[in-house]
Amino acid sequence: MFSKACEYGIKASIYIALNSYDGNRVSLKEIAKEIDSPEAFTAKILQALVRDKIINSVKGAYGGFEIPKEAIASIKLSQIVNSIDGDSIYHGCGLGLNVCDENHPCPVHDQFKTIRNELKIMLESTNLEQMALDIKSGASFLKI
Amino acid sequence: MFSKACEYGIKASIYIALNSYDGNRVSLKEIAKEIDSPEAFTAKILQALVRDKIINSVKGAYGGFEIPKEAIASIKLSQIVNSIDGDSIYHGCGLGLNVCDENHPCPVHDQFKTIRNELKIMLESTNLEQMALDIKSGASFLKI
DNA sequence: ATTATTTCGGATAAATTTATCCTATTTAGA
DNA sequence: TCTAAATAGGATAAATTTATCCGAAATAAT
Ligand code: FES
Ligand code: FES
Repeated sequence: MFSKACEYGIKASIYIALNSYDGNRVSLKEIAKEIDSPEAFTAKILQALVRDKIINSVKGAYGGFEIPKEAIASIKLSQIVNSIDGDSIYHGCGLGLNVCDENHPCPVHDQFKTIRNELKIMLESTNLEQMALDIKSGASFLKI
Repeated sequence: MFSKACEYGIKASIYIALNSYDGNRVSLKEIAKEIDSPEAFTAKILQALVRDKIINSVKGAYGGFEIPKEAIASIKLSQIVNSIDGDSIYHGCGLGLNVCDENHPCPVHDQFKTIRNELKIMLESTNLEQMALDIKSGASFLKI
């Protein structure tokens, strides 16, 4: 469904949000450990998210990653997925036709469109705050 | 969503079904042309589907691929997807945790489970006959 | 029998995704 | 100012997926 990069990106963002909530900046090392991801690869993904202004980074000693408290609730899962995997998940044809076109549908178009749209709604209606709070309360987990 | 191999496999199966419906066996060459897929790669995928007994093959001159008429309506999209991409699409965690476990859910588990289940239902309730007839009637297309 | 056609299957190559390594740059604090 | 800690970014490697090539085996028709 999502690429590995996207999975790591989502989990990392949640972990950063969780800590930014408490005013703590977190390092790449800590993130990779807590979401159980390869450090250097995670670094690349975070770099991209920083470029896309989804998270902030601070270089140097005592640096790390953070998300402005007031932004946490406004960052949707869809933004992270879009940033990393692009938007083919919303518009692409399920059978790989060049374009998904209502007037030239593939054999699974009607059924697929429904699922794809629900996925879109799901990604657009889930934000970092909700997910971070679930981790905090122990209702959900980032690894194992 | 699906791998390229799976996309080709689905389209090829539909094209074979469509022709088997009319009593025509089709060659790899014809299939690859009609679904716009790389021939040798498609051959590998069809070989696998034959091994899984989803389609039949006949070697030699005038050989090709076919599906017994009476089987067409009973072959579900889910069988093809399972054969090629496995079943992680039904059971795997959306964020890549080792297992998707109700008692140890990832941050998107609740939302993801719903989508995943709808996808499963969709794949299980769509069969080759329906899709082949849509192609035949011009209601859907296999390429471009 | 011979030939042409076609799938099968192994080896290999190309492309993409995932992952690692190393150096440069930035920054806080001693 | 120097040092340690941290991200940035380029180069490279490993793994996986996608794709190609070629010879073997099977089969129908001549
Ligand atoms: S054309 Fe294939 S999903 Fe719309
Ligand atoms: S645990 Fe992640 S989808 Fe169920």
